[in-house]
Amino acid sequence: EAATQVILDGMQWLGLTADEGPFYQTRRMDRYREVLDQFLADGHAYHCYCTKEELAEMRSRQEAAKQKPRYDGTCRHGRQPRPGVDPVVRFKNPVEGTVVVQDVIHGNVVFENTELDDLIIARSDGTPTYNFCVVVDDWDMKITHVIRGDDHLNNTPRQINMLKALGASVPAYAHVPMILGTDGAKLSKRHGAVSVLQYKEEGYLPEALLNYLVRLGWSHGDQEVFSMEEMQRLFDIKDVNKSASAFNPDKLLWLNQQHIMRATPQRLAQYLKPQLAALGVEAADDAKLAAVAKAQAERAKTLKEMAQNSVFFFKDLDGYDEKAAKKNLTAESAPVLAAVRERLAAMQDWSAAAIHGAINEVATAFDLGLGKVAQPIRVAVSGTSVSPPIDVTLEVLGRNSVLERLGAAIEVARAA
RNA sequence: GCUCCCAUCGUCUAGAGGCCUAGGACACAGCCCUCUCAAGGCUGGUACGAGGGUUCGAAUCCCUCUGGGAGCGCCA
Repeated sequence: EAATQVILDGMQWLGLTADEGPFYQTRRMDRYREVLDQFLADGHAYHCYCTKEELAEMRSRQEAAKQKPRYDGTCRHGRQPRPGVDPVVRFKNPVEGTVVVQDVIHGNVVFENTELDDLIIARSDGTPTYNFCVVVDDWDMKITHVIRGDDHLNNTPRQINMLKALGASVPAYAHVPMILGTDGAKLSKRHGAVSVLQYKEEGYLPEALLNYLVRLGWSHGDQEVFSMEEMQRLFDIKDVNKSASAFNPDKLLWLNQQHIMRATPQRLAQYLKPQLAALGVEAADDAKLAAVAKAQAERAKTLKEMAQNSVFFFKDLDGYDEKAAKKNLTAESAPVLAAVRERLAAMQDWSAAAIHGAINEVATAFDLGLGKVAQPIRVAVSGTSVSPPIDVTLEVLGRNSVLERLGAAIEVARAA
């Protein structure tokens, strides 16, 4: 239950919505049983009484002889039921000829039927197996395109044979290349594979993840950044490459930033809010949230990072970064900060432009470069040496907080 | 082992015989811009796995090898 919910939630977050379903194979058992009986009745399948032990022995014999392990067909031509053995059901695969998988990506892939054996389609307890269930599903649901990882290419000829036995039409197949880990090795649970929801938690935008994924094995000229709309309009499964690709977290990060810069502040605010909440910061003011998001957009690779760097906008400072304070909150900067505070306190129009003007005037009055003035202010209001442009930072922070924090910083600077 | 798939910078890719002294992007380095950090701009290095063919000409077509991946379950 929990596992399926993760998949469903992940799809929803990515905006990959379905027209119908989901369908559960566990609820279609009667139908599979029906087709199984049909196969048995018309001779496309048979009961196999070979035991697991016998099969294991056969397998090790074949492996020792450097052969491909496969069922030898002992029960294929009829065998008396054996007491104490619950039979499995095997599909009677054609013994000669070839199966051609007409793949949208790989072209025609030819398999010899002699390479295929009679696969088990129902276990000894009567339950159907995966390769059989999907065939029945594809048939019943009139599937036109089967798009999946190319690790399934080898399963396809068996499925086509079953489809043909059913008299069903064969869908178009597209076997897309796999995504490998950073080191080119297969992605596995303990090696880089994570739930898509983990990217949500880490502050990625769904369109960024999708954009990254869509460019793996596919391209459109030199374009790197695609909006959701562009992806839908431009992507065509026929243009997908055949070769596997390695996952590159750096590029995903870059793309995420690109999409953050392109997103509206309102939408960023919606994602930023829970990220701040995770840091224990309550941000109730949506307008302020959007203003912060706008100011931080081009300096955050993830929403999580943005939240971390934006805490000071919403919460009182609990101290200064030591190095930053030592360098900027000094006896020399104290009068400068005081002058800035005085001017800001007297300002009518609390806007970035007006703030910028005021700071410039102070810099001129003290015959200092802008940096010598801005940096102490930055430390005073943010506690660190990094923030959005100082005028924007002060505007968003609001007059009360700014004056209060400047006051506190002046005390510290004087004492230095 | 057998069968199938794949093969251009470290990575993602462009390239469908001459436009390729191989283009773009991420990352990296340097410079510019600059109130910090970024963003942005400019510059730089690094690739057609190897060997045979075909052709006037091959990254592009063919073959072999090599390398990587997948499948070969009473798993999905």
